[in-house]
Amino acid sequence: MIEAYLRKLRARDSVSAGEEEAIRSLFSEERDVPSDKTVIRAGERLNISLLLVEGLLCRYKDLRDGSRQISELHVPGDFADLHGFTLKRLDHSVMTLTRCRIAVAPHDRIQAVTTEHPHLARLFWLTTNIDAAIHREWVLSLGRRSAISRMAHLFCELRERLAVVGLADESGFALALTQTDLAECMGLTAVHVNRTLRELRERGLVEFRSRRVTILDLAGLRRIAEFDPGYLNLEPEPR
Amino acid sequence: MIEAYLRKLRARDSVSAGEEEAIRSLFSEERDVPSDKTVIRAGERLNISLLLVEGLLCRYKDLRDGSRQISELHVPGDFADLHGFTLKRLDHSVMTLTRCRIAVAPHDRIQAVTTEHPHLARLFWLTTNIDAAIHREWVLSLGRRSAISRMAHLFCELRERLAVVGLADESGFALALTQTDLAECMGLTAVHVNRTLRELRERGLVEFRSRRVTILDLAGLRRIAEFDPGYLNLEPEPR
DNA sequence: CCCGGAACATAACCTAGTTAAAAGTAATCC
DNA sequence: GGATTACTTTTAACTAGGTTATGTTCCGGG
Repeated sequence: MIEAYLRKLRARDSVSAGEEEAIRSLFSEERDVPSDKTVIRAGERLNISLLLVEGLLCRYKDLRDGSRQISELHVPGDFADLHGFTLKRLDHSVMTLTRCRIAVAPHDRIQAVTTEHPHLARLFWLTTNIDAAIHREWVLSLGRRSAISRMAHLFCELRERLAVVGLADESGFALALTQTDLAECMGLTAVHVNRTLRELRERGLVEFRSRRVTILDLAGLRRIAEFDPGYLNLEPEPR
Repeated sequence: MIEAYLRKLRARDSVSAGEEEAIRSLFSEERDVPSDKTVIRAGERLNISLLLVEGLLCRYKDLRDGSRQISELHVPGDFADLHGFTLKRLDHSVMTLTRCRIAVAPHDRIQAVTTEHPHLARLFWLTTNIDAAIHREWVLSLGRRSAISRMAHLFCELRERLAVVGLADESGFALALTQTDLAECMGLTAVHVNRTLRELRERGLVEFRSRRVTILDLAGLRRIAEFDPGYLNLEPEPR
């Protein structure tokens, strides 16, 4: 069930039938993983990469004092660590935030597919570059946006990325995160996340309750977030 | 003069004589650019990528209120926008922070070289993945580190990256940045950068004066930064 | 040698977000 | 159906870093 991944790739560039076949051949197995399990530990040597099929994953780093920063959230159809194919050791860990279904791509298969299909190699490269663009947007959020604008921006980003794989629409999306998880994404405390969510609700922009984000005013939300979806690269370019 | 770039690549993986020749053939010209000029504007269509030969460049984004966030600093030997080869439009701008010498690599040449040398293609991919790792470290800094630890971490990172190309040693390095530039890197105000620099100086860790970073206590600096150079991928891995 | 402009420095005050503690809600399990 | 556990909400005191303002130092140009 890697349909979400194909959908995501095709939102960026065309994928031929032969290439689709090659992509399907990347995966050796699928695994189910319970919530809150670290599936990749920073620094360990890798010979596989993981595609998220169902659930939510995150990349994170911890500091000595126990505080944690999430650097990216992954939605179905995302490769959580395709960059591990070239890096071989990650600078961050990857954990499940919900129960997850994960497809495993051994590096030797990625090696074979990218050698035989240079166009796919470029497309894979592109997707890791989009991850970097997401990181840059988070750098901007953490460095310069206020808590409310930061939170609004995250909801806009997730809505857009989930919509590509059919998991969100104008009205909202399911999001099985705790307020603590959100705090670890946004460089805030859970307490302040709670206050910020209240303010977003009271301003009639968005509601986050019982694992669902309900968008009340998408235009208003984008306005206070200064959200420009360009960085997600969702309009295919001639390449 | 792309020797710095070759040095940087060879710090990560071996580069054959033929590959070196191919890399040299990437560049069509060199340009001198004065300080404080935006050389690439977010959103414009690209058909070249820029390698920094001399000087300092940064990637940045602005918000409507005029505040600016730098997402990465570039030192000699860095490609400022190799990711533009796959993205074709950048989500950020790139500007000079000092007078710079820049080498121009047209995308059609990158296309030709990566097609003929799949190993170089993987190496280029790797370098953009290291940029992403640097972004993640900044996300951690901005989200969770205190101002002093954040600043210490930046100095550690720059020292390491400049050392690879022979521009820094244990004792320090030249850094022609203003305190305002530093503030735009660190998500702080220039005033607080000034306070933080004073504290680093008073604690006997680093001194930043007249465009030079003098390291007084590297071990102490790394300690308060919780600096682990692993993310810069400076120990070649079998690939 | 003085002027103008940029960068650096420092002080006084302000605020967004933190910390800590306690209580409320809601699923889940035996 | 009551206990357990996880998550959310609220409050109040506190602090890191922001804001504003004023001075100083440095440097190149006329």
